[in-house]
Amino acid sequence: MALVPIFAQLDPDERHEIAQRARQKKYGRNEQLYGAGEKNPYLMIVHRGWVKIYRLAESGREQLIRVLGPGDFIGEMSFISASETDHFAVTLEDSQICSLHHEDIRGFLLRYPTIAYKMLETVTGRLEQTERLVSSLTGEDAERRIASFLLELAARDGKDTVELPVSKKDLASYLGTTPETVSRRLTAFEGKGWIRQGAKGRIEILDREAMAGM
Amino acid sequence: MALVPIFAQLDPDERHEIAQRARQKKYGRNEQLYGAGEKNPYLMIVHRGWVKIYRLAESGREQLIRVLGPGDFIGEMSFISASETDHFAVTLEDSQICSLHHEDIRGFLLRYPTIAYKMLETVTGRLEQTERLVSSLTGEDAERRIASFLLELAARDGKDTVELPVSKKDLASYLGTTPETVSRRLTAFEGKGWIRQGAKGRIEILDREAMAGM
DNA sequence: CGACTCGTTGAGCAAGGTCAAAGTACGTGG
DNA sequence: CCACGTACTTTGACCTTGCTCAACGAGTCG
Repeated sequence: MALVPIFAQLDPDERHEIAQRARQKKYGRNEQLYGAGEKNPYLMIVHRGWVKIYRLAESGREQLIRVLGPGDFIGEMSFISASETDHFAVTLEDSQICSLHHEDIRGFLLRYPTIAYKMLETVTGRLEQTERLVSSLTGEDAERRIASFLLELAARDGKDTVELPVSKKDLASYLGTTPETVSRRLTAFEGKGWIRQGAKGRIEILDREAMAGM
Repeated sequence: MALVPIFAQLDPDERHEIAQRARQKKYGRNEQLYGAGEKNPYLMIVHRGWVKIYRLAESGREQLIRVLGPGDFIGEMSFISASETDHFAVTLEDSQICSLHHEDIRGFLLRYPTIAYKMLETVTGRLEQTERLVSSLTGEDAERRIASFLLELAARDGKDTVELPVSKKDLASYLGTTPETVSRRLTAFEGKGWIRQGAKGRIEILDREAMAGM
């Protein structure tokens, strides 16, 4: 509980109060938390595991929106608009999720401003990231988007070997392209000696400079 | 002041306190509020007029991010990250802008939870809209994006004649396409009898059904 | 062990980006 | 108030990116 960023600055008593209204639940791999068309009147916080959020286009195409890790939350949309969601939340691994009903959260937000402040920080950061994605979708070609994604992932983890958080199929949808193109570009990068592909979505970046400056 | 949504629920005394720390300024048309590389430690609220927010790609391409009208605000990014902005804010018309320094805003946010709550609502809504834009950029072709944009604009204003808030050049960058394509598609729509184009970016929608169902 | 999903590679094609040029609206300064 | 210059818009022609369809191989779950 103390590890959840939005509650980090509360004192133990206050955290206890919130914990009492929270509902913990364990999920298996590939289990759906909620789907489009349902109402999800809960703020859901990931304690353990990974959850992917995606939308389904009419064409049936899966559009990956975001991947949640420990400490991340989802469901802040609906306690604003209170309408049905238009996306899906599915676990990627065995996960543990903590849910708070909107009624409760609203009260906590008004009572403990640090929570609202932290949530505002998080949502703002998410907005910034999404706006950067928009920029790259409109301004860069597929090759550069893929390269940028790898570099960003490597920079965030501070490592040269990155592990794709999702399948290449999902990654392709996130980057606004197709699995075929992702596969082709990565093979091309490998041919130029920029990266080396391992098993299980593991990619070692050999030449940052070249990739960044292409 | 009472018209600014994020301060709407405060009582007059509280609003007065905030107004005392605010700085009003008038801007002419096409005047820059701030640019990329600068720090903008202010929450800027539009009182009157219109402001466009855009990013400049290395190619020199202008990427329109958002248009602010009365009651909208910008600058919530930097009081989180406190780093330099990577975008530009320029007035489209004569405008009146109210600025609050981040130091002050932070205090107000923690003191008056309704402000934080309202801002969270706004930013969440903005995030939702941006995520929908991402979906349309990755899932729909240029023609449908343009049609959807017109329909959405018409739906929001509840009118059949919409007025483009920005130039077609800027609109093209927002929709992830080029001015040429926007021009061509609109001409095609006109040819099919779906719309009629007037002067000054005025467009009359003649056949919603056909456009929505294409 | 079999069925299914995911990943890779190939070939063809179309959407739309690019370049070019002409026309139009608009703001500015004389 | 008019004339000029600048930026935006439109139209045309061409060409590239990357999407689509298809087939095959590989890994994975039940």
